[in-house]
Amino acid sequence: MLLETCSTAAEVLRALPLAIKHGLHREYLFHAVLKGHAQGSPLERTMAFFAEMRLAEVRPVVYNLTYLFKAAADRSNLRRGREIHAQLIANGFSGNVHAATAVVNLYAKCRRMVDARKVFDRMLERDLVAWNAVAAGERPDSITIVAALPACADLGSLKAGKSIHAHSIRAEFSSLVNVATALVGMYSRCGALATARLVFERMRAKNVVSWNSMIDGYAQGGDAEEAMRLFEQMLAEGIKPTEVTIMAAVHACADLQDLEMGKKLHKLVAELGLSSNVSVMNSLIAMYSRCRRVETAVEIFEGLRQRGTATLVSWNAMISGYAQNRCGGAALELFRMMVAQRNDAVQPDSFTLVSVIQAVAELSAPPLGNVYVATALVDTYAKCGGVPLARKVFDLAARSTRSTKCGAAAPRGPTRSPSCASSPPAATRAGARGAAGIRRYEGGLRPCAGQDHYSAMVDLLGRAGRLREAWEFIEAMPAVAGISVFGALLGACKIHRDVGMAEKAAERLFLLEPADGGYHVLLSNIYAAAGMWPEVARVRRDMERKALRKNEVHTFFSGDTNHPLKERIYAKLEELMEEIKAAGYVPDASSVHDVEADVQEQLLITHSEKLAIAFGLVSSAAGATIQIRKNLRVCADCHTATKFISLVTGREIIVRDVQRFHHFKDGRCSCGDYW
DNA sequence: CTACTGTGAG
Repeated sequence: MLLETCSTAAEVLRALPLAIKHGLHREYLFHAVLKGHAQGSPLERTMAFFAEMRLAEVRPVVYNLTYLFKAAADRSNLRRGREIHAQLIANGFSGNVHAATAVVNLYAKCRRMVDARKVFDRMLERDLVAWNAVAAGERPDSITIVAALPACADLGSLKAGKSIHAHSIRAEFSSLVNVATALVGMYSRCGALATARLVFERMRAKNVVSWNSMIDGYAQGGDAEEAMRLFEQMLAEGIKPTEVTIMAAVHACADLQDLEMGKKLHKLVAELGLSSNVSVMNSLIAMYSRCRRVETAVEIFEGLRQRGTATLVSWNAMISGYAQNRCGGAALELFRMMVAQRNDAVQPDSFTLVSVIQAVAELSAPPLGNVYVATALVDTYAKCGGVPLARKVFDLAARSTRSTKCGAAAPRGPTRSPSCASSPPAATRAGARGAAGIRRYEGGLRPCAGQDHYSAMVDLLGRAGRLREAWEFIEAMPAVAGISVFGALLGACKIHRDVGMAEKAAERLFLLEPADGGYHVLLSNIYAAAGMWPEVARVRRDMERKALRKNEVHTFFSGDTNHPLKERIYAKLEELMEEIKAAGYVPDASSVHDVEADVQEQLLITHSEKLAIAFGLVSSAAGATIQIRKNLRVCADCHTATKFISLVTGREIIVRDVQRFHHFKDGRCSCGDYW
C-alpha cells in the first residue's frame, strides 16, 4: 500500500523512513516502484524514474534492467533499448544469462536479428529461455512453438503453420491459451480466417490477446464488418479492450468509413487512458482521414507534434491523409516540413514517398517536375539495385526541373476541397525549401518495400498522359510488376482512351490472374468508349470463362443485357430516366467521349451502377435501402443520376466505390459532391 | 521477486 502511493523518486525518498521502520530495504522500495512503472507506465516515464533512481544513488540490480528491456521491447523502442543495453554493459551485467536473454529478445522484437544473433553468440551460458529468444530451440517447448508460428505467417506459409499445428497437437500443447492464440494469429495472417475462427471458437479459455488476434485478423483481412461484430461481442462479454484491440477496431472503422463509430472509439480511447499512446493516436489520424475528417486528423497530429511525441508513422499518416483527401498542396507542405526539421528519427521512408507521389499526381504537377519526388526516387531505385532506372529518373528530373526548379510543389493557394483549409501551421516552414533539405535524403530511404510506390508512380505518369514513359518505367522496374502496377496503367489508359496501350497492359495484367473482376470491366469500358463492341463482348466472355463474376452479389457491367431480369430492369431504368429528367436531371456526357449524342446517352443509361440500382428497385422490398458495391470509381453522371433517383423514389442508396461510401438520400449525397 | 511466447499504428 505504501508502494502504490509513490511514483516519483522524491516520493519514495519521503516514504523511506516509514518503509525502513517496516523492515523494508531502501533498494527494495525503489526496485518495486520501478517494476510497477515498467509494467504499467509509458516507457518514457519508466526511464525517467530509472534516471531519478540513479541520481538518488540507488545501485541497479540485474532485474531492474531486464524490466526496462521488456518495457522497451514491448513497445519496439529500439533507441531506448540500445540506451539500456549501454547501461547494462556499464554496470557489468553483460555476462548475466537473464540480462543477455532480455537483450536478445529486445533486438529480436525490433527485427534486428543480426544484433540479436551477435549478443546470443557471445553468451557463454545459454538456457532454453535464451534459445527461445532467438526462436531456435532444439527440444521445442510450448513457447518455442508459439514463437515459430508468427514466422510461418511472415513467410505466408500455411503449410508450415499447419505442420506446427499438428506437432502441437501431438505434444499436447494445442489447448494451451498461448498456443491456441498463436494459431489464431497464424491462420488469420495466412488468410485462412475460417480456420482461425474455428480454433478461436474452440478455445475453452480466451484472453485479451486471443480476442485481439481474431479481431485484428478480420480487420487486416478485409472483413471489417465481422471485426466490428466481434469487437462489440468482446465488449458485451465484459472484456476490457487494450490498445491493440482499439487499433484493430479503428482500422476496421476506417475501412467502413464509419465516422460515428470512429468517434465512439475516440471517446473510448480517452476513457481507457490511451490518449497518450502514439500508436493509437496514429490509427485515429488514419481513421479520420479516411472518413474525410482531415481537420480532426490534423488536430490529433498537431497535438502529438506539440507534445513532441509524433513519430515517423504520425507524419506518414498525416501526409497520407492529406493526399487521400486531395489536399496535395498541404501534403507536400508537410513533407517539406518533415525534411526541414532535421530530426533523424523522422525522415521520409518509402511509405512517405507513396503519399508524396500521389500528392504530385493529384496536383497535376509536371511528372518528375517536383525535385523532391525525383530525388527521393533516384535514391530509392539506386538502393534497390535499379541503377539504370535511377539514372533514367535522374535524367527526366534534370530535364523537367530546369524550368520548374523547386517550385513545382510550392503552395498553390487555397486547395480545391474545403477540408484542406487546415494546412500545416506556418511556424516551422522557414528554411524548409531548397537543396539543403533534399540532401537529407541521402541514405534516408530504405529499399522499396512493396509495389505501392511503383503503382503510384505509374498513376502519376499515366494521369499526365505519359503512357509510353509509364510503360518504360514498368519495364525498367527492379521488382516484378504486380497487379496494382498494371492496374494503374490500365486506369490511365481509360482516362486517355488509349486502346493500344490498354491491350498491352491488360495482357500482362491478366497473366497475373487478378481475383477482382474490376480490371476486366475496366478494359471492357475502354473498348465500349471506343465503340469496339465485338471486343467488349470478348472481354465479357473471357470473364465468364474465368468465372470472375462475384457469386455472393449480383454483378453488372456497363451495357449489360445478360441478366435474367433484364426486361424488368430495363423497363424500370427507362421509367426512372423519365422521372428524374422531369425532376431536373440532365445527362452529363463528359465521361463518354467521341460518340454521337444518342449513342452517348445510351452508354450513360446503361452504366452498371444505374443497372444495379434499377435491379435493386425491382427486386427489393418497398422503401428498403439499396446497397451497391462498385469496383471502380463512380462516374459523375451516375452520381448525379443517383441523387435524383434517391429523391424521386424516396429510397436510400448506398454506393461503395473503390474510394469511399456514397450515401444518397433525398437528392443529396454524403460526399457533398466531392470524391 | 525476476528472463523466453501470442495481438500492434502509417
